[in-house]
Amino acid sequence: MEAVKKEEMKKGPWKAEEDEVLINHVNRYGPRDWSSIRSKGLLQRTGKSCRLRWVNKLRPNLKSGCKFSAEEERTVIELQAEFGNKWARIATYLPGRTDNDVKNFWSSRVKRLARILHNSSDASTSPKPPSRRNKGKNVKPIQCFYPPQFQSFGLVEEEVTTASSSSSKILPYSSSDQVDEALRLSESGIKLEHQPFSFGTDPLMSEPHIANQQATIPFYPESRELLARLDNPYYYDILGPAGCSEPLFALPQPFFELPPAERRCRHVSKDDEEEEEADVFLDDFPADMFD
DNA sequence: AAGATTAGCAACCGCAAGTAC
DNA sequence: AGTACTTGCGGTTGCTAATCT
Repeated sequence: MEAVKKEEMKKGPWKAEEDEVLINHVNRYGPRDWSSIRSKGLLQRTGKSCRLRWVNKLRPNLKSGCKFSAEEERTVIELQAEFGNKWARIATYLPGRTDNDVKNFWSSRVKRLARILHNSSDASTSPKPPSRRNKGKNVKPIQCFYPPQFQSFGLVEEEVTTASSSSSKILPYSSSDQVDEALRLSESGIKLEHQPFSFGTDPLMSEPHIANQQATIPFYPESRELLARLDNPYYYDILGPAGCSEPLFALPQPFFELPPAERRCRHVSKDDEEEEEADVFLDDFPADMFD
């Protein structure tokens, strides 16, 4: 009997007809009573599945298929530092974004960082080509795509500008790139919050863990040595427990509390110097970053 | 052209809190 | 007060498209 019930329960991708049924139900009864959709025989989906589909895909005003803007990225980074992995809460600050969107965005960046750090450890012993995905790829060069706090999460491609030439080329994301990033990070005067690394002694357990985060970032001893060569006083502030500096940016308010015009990131600077830094930071975003 | 790799996304699962009875 | 059910959240998994060798 139970087995029959499970067989009847549909899983997997939603069809347009199912979406239509779900939308009709919501239009009629509102976004609630999800379980009744099945009990009425409208859909062979669980209430949870129906709710998820509505929240993540069918709800009006969703920015589906639209990449995170620079401002959205910055908001996520700032809020993650403040709230931790409270994706639903973070999503309330991002109109049109769901907790799933934010979660996916964050995890993809974490994965990228993990790969970069892993590659850097390999590169410290023997040079390794960049990821296949990016090697030789004709990627539009960008500079400081991510806010300083997030730069450790990794530009895979970076514009290389010399004094004599402004031409750019794509380089593999080498260990020296990370050193540059770490330097930029420290030069910006911004320290990462709530993301201390710790190092185990067991080689198999040598991956440190980012506090307050489920994801495990492989950070090999070689990588640490590499960065230690920076001889930079901020190095351990970047990767270790931060002194929790004042944030350069005030967080936007939850979008349901403020009209759109007021939902901008505002600089909260303790003094002119910090404000200037913040402006410089904003200038790092290329104009065409924003759709 | 085929296979391998990666990132992004959609959906599922387990758990916890809230609610109704 | 206890139980069952519903809802919401966060973590995880699996699929697909894009890209590279």
